Amino acid sequence: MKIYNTFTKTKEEFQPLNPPNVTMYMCGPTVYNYFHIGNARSFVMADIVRRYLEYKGFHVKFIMNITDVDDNIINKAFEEKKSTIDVADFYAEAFFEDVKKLRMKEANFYPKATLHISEMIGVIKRLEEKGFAYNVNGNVFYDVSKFSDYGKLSGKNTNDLESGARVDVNEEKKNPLDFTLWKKAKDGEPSWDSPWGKGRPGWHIECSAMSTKHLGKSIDIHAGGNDLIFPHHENEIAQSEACFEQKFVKYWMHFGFLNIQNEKMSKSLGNFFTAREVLDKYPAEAIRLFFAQTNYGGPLNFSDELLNSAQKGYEKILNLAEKIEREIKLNSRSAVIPEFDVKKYYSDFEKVMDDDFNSPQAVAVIFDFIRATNKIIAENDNIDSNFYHGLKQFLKKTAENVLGIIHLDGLSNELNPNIDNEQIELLIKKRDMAKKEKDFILADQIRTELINLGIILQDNKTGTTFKKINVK
RNA sequence: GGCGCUGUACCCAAGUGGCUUAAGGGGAAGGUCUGCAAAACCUUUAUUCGUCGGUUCGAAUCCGACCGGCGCCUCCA
Repeated sequence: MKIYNTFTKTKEEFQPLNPPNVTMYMCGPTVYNYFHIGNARSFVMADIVRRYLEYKGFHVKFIMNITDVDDNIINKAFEEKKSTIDVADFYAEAFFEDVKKLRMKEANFYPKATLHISEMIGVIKRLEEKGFAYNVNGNVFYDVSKFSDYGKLSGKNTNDLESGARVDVNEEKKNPLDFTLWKKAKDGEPSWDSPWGKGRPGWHIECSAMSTKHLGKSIDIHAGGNDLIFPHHENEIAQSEACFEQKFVKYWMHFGFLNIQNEKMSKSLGNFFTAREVLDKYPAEAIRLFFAQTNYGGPLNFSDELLNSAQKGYEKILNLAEKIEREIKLNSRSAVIPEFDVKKYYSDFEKVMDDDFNSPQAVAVIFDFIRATNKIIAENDNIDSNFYHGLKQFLKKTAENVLGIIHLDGLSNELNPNIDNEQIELLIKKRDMAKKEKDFILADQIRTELINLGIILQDNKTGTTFKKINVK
């Protein structure tokens, strides 16, 4: 399988360092706010990458860090007159909730920066000993001029950077590109003891320290949004490779932005929707389908119109899944087992996903599968249940376990608690009677009544079925 | 200024030299089924891939120029 590596700007054959193990690090949130739907795009796409690697049989160790100390958190705590710990805990909790709602598979571990201070100090100390860091009055900086490969990930050279450098006049830095490893504490800020006095870690150092501690000095995949390429990931390379003298990351993966009207969604621009607001309006599966329908690397616009269109697509998958579920419950034995080559769909799915996780084409395979199976179902009466088991397996393994665009468990959902299934069945019986007596006015009344409760009736050859729609 | 991404139907979007005289989703139009619906299925909806040149037996795909849109270089997925 192939994977696009930002470092080489080419698709490369994926060969993990220690197969079948794969180590994967994803830059997680800074917990000073709810994360927005643009962040969610990166998280979900990383989730799909991870799940596909697992589908392929790799043993993936997936880690996502939580930045729980930084300027934004301190500012937020000040604004809300809370402690930084309370702010960080609150939003970390919210992060876990939202990520779960997005149906992301849980990471193997979510390391927190504040629980790895000593590891970070260790890395900084070593950098200082090796001459890559310098201390000015308790602020420790990384000396970019000492790392000759600086800029190799982002394709920047230090001369260009300096000439185009925007502000950040810091008298203490030798060079404007130097970045903070350890930040001297100001009054009232959270701080830890260190060889350079009380202070707190810079942002970049946490990923170097935590990635190394939990995944090793060299890892297979390090992922994050495009905006992290420079300076964040560039700085991580500078730190880790100067410190440990070995290649930090084999494959760098970066995700495109979610835009609003062609502009990057970002917290600083204020043009964002939080993931939880969007999750209140649309099912996670529809959101994931929306993301999966575009290649992960490019930009993607966000709008209600686009989300609605994805939701329609999701309902198409859902309709088939529900049909399958009903048929499996009926457990009918018959001689009718239609010819159908499920294997072809598995191999198509793998073929496109093997090509740098081409999820849009994977989604297309799923929809091809849906059309083909719907056709068979429409053209055959009384199909043996075993046929449906095969279909379910396919959806389970691909659409659910890898893409997460359907959730097969508990499909006869409980979205609307205002009415229970027995009441619905009773009304359906009443309507059937009315239909038999050609009292279509009453029959339609019942149907309308149910629609208002979020219940859609469908008259099929075998009888009337219903489904509950999400009345969000 | 440097580095990078991007321009494909009404909308979203895949495809990066012949398998594609261009996937898939949404929308629209017509049809089948149905008491009517819903769901589902069938048909139609780009001889064309920002523009202009070039390379090639052959290009949306390679090269050049030009015109748009976006991002990073400052915290940001």
